[in-house]
Amino acid sequence: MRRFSVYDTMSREVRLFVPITPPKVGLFVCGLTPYDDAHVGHAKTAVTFDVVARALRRWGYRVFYVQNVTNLDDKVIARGAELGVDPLSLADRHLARWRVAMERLGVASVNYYPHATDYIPEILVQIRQLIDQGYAYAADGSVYYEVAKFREYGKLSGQKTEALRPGARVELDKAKRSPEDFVIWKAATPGEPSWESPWGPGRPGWHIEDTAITVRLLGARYDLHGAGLDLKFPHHEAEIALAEAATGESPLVNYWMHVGLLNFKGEKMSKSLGNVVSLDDVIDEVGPGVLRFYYLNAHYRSPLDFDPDRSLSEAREAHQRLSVPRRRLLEALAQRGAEGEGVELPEEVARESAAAVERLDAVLSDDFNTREAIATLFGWSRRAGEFVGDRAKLSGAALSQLLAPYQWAEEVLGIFEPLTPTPPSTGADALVTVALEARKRARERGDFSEADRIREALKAAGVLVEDSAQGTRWESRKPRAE
RNA sequence: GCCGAGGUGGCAGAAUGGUUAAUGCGACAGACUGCAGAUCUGUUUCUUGGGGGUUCGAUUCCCUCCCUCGGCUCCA
Repeated sequence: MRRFSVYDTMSREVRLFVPITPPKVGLFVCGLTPYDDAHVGHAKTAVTFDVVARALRRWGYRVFYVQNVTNLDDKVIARGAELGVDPLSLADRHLARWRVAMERLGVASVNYYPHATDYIPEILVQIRQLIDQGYAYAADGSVYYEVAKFREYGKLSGQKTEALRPGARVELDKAKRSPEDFVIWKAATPGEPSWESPWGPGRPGWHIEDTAITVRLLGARYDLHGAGLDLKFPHHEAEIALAEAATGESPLVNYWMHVGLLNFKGEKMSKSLGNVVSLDDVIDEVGPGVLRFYYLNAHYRSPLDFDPDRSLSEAREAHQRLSVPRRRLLEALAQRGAEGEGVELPEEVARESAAAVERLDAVLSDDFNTREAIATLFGWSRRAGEFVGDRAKLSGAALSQLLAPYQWAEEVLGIFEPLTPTPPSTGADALVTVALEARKRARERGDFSEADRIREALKAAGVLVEDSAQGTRWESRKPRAE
């Protein structure tokens, strides 16, 4: 197991990570409330923790990664009512889309996506414990958590409940003993989904599903909890208050990771401002690799500003610097075979390849500095680039050495799309071949205007032609980059 | 008002108590090419928001002021 450090929000410092039961690591990330389509901000968090999980697994940890789904809450119900559909099936539908987007983005690291409504028994048990231990009270068919009873409330965020300004967004609810109390069991409203309980029919409040789920799946104490920065207060504060009061164990979580939010031109991305950028649209436009690159090109804790006119095109250009040499080398390796004979790399370069991979692991193990990893990859690309031109002469072993840092990036960062195996030849391919043969003859007889005309015509048809010392290659290029 | 994050070159965005403050984008020039593309090489710009302090030395630590963003019970 490689040692690594993480910035822990609770202690406000970068700390060496020590699992409770090595090599196991329990990782919980606050997931989606699927009442609407996902936007690029949601995926930033998902990709961040995907990289965390990938890295830990590479380093020998056995990660159990749980991401919950709040498939029933006020927003889901409100949206369902608006559209005249059952809230739970509305949530299912959006969740299915999210899962597809995650698959496209290469986020396969999550072991389990528990749904809030599948943990009603656990939630009721926890509510019972809280009432028995004097942390919660029932009133008017609902149950509330009494924040004042939990002395350490605020220890994560530094917020003090006395500072809560009355009237801001505090729920006005007469049944509450104090404005900062929050509902953990909400009395049923006719027409809305509800479950029986000792306090009458109702449904879970927001925060308690997470603690019911994590206590059940990860235990009363677990290693790592992640989420977007916006959930730090009050949600995570509430999680701590609920779980630590219910189980009597502390701390609930050893390391808290919070991801900087994605802004839109300096402002928060939100429905009400009308500046949300659809995740699916962006994946369609630039492809998953470029989007992941864009996220990972900054430190996960920094806020990242999304500018529709610049961010993605810049990321695409920069991404090419890595993906193009990688693809060339992979193609050469496929032709030559891993055992193929040929020119070997100078010993110094072979050593540099291994050193680059080691450096990649090293920078990532310092609070997941993906930006530094990408800088390292650029450095390697420049070095490897010296040999890319001669790739046809290199041995399989040499090509593999040149590829090693890129493979690391594929494994841990996931910023490359898999190299599509040569697709079966189609009629269109045959036509391109014919056109290129004509172009080749034109070039041979020095008729460059004809050659350029063919190249332009192909380009207009979405076929990109490039000449090189190794001959002419082409690829079909839709608006999306690779 | 309270809590938190941050202010680094034309832009994006790292890092460090101490040689020339990464990397990428952009721009310019060169190599290669019939041209283009891709690739390589070189050049280009910041003394790190203002002020004060600690130190032999700070962009990095401390204080203060200004500004931006987020949170303050919807939010990844």
